[in-house]
Amino acid sequence: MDRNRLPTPFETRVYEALRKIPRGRVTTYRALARYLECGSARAVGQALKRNPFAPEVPCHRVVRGDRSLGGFHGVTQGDWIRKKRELLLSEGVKFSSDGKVLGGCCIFEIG
DNA sequence: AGATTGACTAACC
DNA sequence: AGGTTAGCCAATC
Repeated sequence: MDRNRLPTPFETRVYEALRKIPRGRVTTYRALARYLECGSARAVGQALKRNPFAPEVPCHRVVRGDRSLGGFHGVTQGDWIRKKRELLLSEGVKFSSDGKVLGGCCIFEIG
């Protein structure tokens, strides 16, 4: 990924919010959008999809409203998603048999 | 500068 | 219950 491209102001805000998510907790694109007063979960997704700093910035702790994983490195299934699940598992996040995130949402919102 | 594009969602069929 | 539509908004083409 382009770690050299300068983050936009919006991206910077997204990353700052992400930094507040504790280990083992997750949040949703929607919750982040609300927190940033952005009003669009998609815009947040856009910022994350180009996140040059994964997983230094814990963008893997962001899942969809329906608790499915969403995406990682711009893809919605495949190796990266597998990696995302592993990262979350290693932080103690539990999954249901149909691949949805179980517990811990974070301060931003539960849904 | 205008159109297109998404790591999204809620609302409808 | 599962597919489609319509809004959303920043970044990119």
